[in-house]
Amino acid sequence: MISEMKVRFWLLDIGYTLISNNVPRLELWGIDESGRRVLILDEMFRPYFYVKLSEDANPEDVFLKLKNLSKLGSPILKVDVVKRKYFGREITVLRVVCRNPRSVPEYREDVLKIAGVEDFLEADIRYSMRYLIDHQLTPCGWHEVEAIERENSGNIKVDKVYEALRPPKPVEDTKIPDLKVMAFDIECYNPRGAPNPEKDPVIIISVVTNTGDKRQFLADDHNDKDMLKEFISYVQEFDPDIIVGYNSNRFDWPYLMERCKTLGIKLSVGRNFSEPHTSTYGHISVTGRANIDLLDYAEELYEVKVKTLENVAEYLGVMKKSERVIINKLEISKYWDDREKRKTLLEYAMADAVSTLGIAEEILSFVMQLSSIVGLPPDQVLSASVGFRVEWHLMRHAYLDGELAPNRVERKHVPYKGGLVLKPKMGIHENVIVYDFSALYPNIMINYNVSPDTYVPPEEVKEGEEYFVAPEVGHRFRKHPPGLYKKALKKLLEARKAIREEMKSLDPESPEYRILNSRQLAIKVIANATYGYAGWVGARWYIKPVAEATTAWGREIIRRTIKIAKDLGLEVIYGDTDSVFIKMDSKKAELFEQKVEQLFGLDIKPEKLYKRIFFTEAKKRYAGLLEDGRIDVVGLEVVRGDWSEIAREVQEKVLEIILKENSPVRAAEYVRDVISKLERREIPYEKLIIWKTLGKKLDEYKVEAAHVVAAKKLLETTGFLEVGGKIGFVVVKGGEKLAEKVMPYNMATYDDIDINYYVEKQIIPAALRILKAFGYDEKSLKTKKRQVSLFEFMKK
DNA sequence: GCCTTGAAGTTACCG
DNA sequence: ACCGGTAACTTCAAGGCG
Repeated sequence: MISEMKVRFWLLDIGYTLISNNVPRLELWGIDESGRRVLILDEMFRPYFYVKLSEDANPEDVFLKLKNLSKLGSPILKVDVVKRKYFGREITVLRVVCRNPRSVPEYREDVLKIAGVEDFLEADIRYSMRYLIDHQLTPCGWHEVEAIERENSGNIKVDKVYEALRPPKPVEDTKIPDLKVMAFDIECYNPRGAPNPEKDPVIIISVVTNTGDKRQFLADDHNDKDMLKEFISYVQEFDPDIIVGYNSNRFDWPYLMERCKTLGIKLSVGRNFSEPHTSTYGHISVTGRANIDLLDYAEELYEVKVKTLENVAEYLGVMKKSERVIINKLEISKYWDDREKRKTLLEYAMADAVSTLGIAEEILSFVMQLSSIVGLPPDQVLSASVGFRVEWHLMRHAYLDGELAPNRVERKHVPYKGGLVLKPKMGIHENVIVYDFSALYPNIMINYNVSPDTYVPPEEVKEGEEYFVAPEVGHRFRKHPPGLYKKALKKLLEARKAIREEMKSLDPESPEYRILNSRQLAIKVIANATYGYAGWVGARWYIKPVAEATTAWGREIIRRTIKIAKDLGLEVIYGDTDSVFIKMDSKKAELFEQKVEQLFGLDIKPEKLYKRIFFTEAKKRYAGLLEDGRIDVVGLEVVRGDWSEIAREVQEKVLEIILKENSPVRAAEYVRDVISKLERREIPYEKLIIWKTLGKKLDEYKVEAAHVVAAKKLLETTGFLEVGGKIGFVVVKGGEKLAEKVMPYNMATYDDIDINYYVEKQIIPAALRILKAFGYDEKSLKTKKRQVSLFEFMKK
């Protein structure tokens, strides 16, 4: 008996297949309210794109010619003349509906040859994304669909299969179903450095699940065929909703895929028993599951400088480095071949999988919220760059408005002015309050309706229309109606405000609170990135004046804010883009806040109070002591990943002594002490490593930079480069230029180290950055012993 | 030919 | 493959000097 029913489901993954006759069928993979895994099929939706006509074209003529393009097999099903908006203006376009999603790229080219056709639009939006947007479905959100149950032929790994009778509709609900998460990590035999899947077996696959399962699949010495099969069976048996790995999109999955191909094994881990495949934004897609690479998340953790799994796990409080085994990647083969050492290797491999699951448990909530706001499935949202995330978010708003998305075009990069930065008043200041505008750029875009579809170029200015006119640059924006950016941002900021309000009544330990907190953070990320998107030449909705006007208003606002403070007799010590640092004066503070808020209609908040704060003569570099005793360090070497740890540590300690004890003398003594310790080689070797990102291919560099030389040596001897493109090197004796004195850190010993370099180019500059303001110079920081020896050296 | 100087290349930070 | 503003270091080549 076939009966119609309503199914509520939470959307995890989406895909499509072509069934008979090139008809596409959407596959929505989800979880229903009872926790059943479900697949919903929808055969009703057809791909389409738009045709934009030239000014003088007759829609009917084009319409007829278009119909003639239709090819057998993958025909054009329908052409409609419809009204849409393009950059805020009404236009008439043709909507071309096809049968096969894959024929869209072909038809869009054919269409260009017709007279009267100016361009195609929205012809590069993937079919499944089109479906989500048009029906307002959100990944990681709940929906309801009227459907009939279909028989599961057994080759699909779900509890129920349904066929949709009508498109699903979104349902408001914030809860997250219980998801099965599997973390995995592979180790490969690598006797020659980088392993090669055509030769080198996978020796260990470690798996940890959020249901408490922990196991390892091991090769039989160098034969991995059986263990790979066992792993595949295990995945199907455990049947995870989410698979997480670390660097798995670029290493584990591609290696497994290649390896299985070599061995003639089908890596059928999908819910339809398909194999993983490379998909958009370089992620690996596993049908019916969300495969997430946690390294993509780690890339955005700027506090973690070297993004190894161990470092990220430690930073997130998942696993301390001191409490786990760490072995050198290059020695994996040795550990494997040695019966005793193999135990250690297994422990190491398991620690990796355990940390991977731990990281996932910390961040998945955020990933799911980001996914639902942006509208990209959870397996894509992290691998998509910030620009694309913002763009997908805007696409949803545009669709609701009938606004067509412009094509992606190549443009020349033309720079424009950004935020205003004040020169700081050098030295120590007491009781400094930092005010900043919350969400300055988003609010500017809202208040002045700054948007691609409200921008009016000078030649299009009309009498009687009302405009906001940007200071300095003079760009105009229509006051009405609200533009795309304004609508999108307003919704984000209002939602965030409401969420933060709701959070106040919840227990911070509760799951509800954590979900809401992730959501408000995800909203903040997208709102803050929208200005950056507006100034990105690669953006669909790029219009330079939009970005340029936003920063111009920003500069004007901050300038006038400074003036208000000064007029009230407040001392302004520093400011950067949306902040002002003011010498505290509680009598005038309230008046200041009132005046600013009244004048601009923006919130200005006292964000921080520094008991003591130190500024160098340079912008964007300072350190301040907060009331609770913590020290904020901004921009200085302490927070830079490309200085040795010893230099950073010395500077941090110097700042602490200066800010807490107010004693430059003691700080200088401390510096001399560290220098003499280093001369006695009492500083751990690890603290001498300097890490730098390898930003491009080795042969693209125009100068022989130190880390490039180190990278070349690394490549020659080991055959691979470290995770995240970071090269760790030390400076050794011999040679004139720095580039002649570098060695990958694991290819040198303490005896090779050029102590002098670390004293003069690392420790002293870092310390002097602070101590110079107190009258110290290079000589006064060196140990007595060194001054003499250096003097004698000069005499020779 | 040697030394000084400044431009260019490079990275990583701030908001 | 989000923006501009900024600091700081190293390399490299031009320019000055003799």
